[in-house]
Amino acid sequence: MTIIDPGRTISEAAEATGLSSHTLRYYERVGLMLVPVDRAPSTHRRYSDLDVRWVGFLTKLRSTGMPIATVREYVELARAGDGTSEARMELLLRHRVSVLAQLDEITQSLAAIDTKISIYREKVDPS
Amino acid sequence: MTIIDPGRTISEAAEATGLSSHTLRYYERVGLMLVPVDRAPSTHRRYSDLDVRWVGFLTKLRSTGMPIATVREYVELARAGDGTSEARMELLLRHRVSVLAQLDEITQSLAAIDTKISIYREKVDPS
DNA sequence: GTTTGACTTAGAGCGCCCTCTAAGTTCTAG
DNA sequence: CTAGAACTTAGAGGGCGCTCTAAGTCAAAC
Repeated sequence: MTIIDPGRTISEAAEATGLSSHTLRYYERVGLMLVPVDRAPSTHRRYSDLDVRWVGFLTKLRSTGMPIATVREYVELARAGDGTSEARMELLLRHRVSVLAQLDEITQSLAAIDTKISIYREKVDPS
Repeated sequence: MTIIDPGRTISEAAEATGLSSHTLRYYERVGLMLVPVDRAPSTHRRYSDLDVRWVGFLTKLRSTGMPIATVREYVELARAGDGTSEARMELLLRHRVSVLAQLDEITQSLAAIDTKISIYREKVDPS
């Protein structure tokens, strides 16, 4: 016996992912979904748990500054099957380097901001 | 005796700050400089060390995601004089919170990416 | 003095990533 | 059965932050 998961509506998926329905449709349109989202007989989208989890991961790629075009490259590799595992890994490794650089830059900027703040603190309350 | 610093040309300032000349003019135009940049008799801009250092700091605000409009607010407070120290400090403190949140989000995304990478590593080279 | 490249301005254009609109269909509650 | 909310599409619109263009002036090297 197979229980067919009816899936979530787009607004439930939006709720679950923190994106808007508009953005979910947009992501699908530009080829960021691994697979076209299922449809109810009414043509309304039905998001599976897998879809939602994938959107979660792609949001992590996006939030670390991966351009949509690169996410799409990654997705296309993934769709091409198991033979592309190494290429996908390398893409993520390259991205990883850029994420580390971001962390470094932000951390350095934070230090400069903190220095400024401490100067103001002196000025405002020279205890 | 006062030695008048001739200042740097815009392209020297660009070199020094890592921004383009276009961007330096743009920043000035939208009100991000503390003071209008000096001019040579020829009307060409001459950037002082202070200008360059200020651009350095504003780049740190920008690179941590502070919108130009907020940088401008900060600049306007600074131009308004010493009485605004506390307001400037508070603006930076609010920004600091958002920078910490960014660091946190990026760090979490990095962890997810690393997890994916390790899965691929298993698949590619199941030593 | 002349050439070559850097500089000036105002304003247009662009790339990215959504975000919204319009017009129509479907679902849900009462 | 009906009202109203949610969904659909294709495509337009918008915000942000640059980035470039055009037409002209100026500087530095020869």
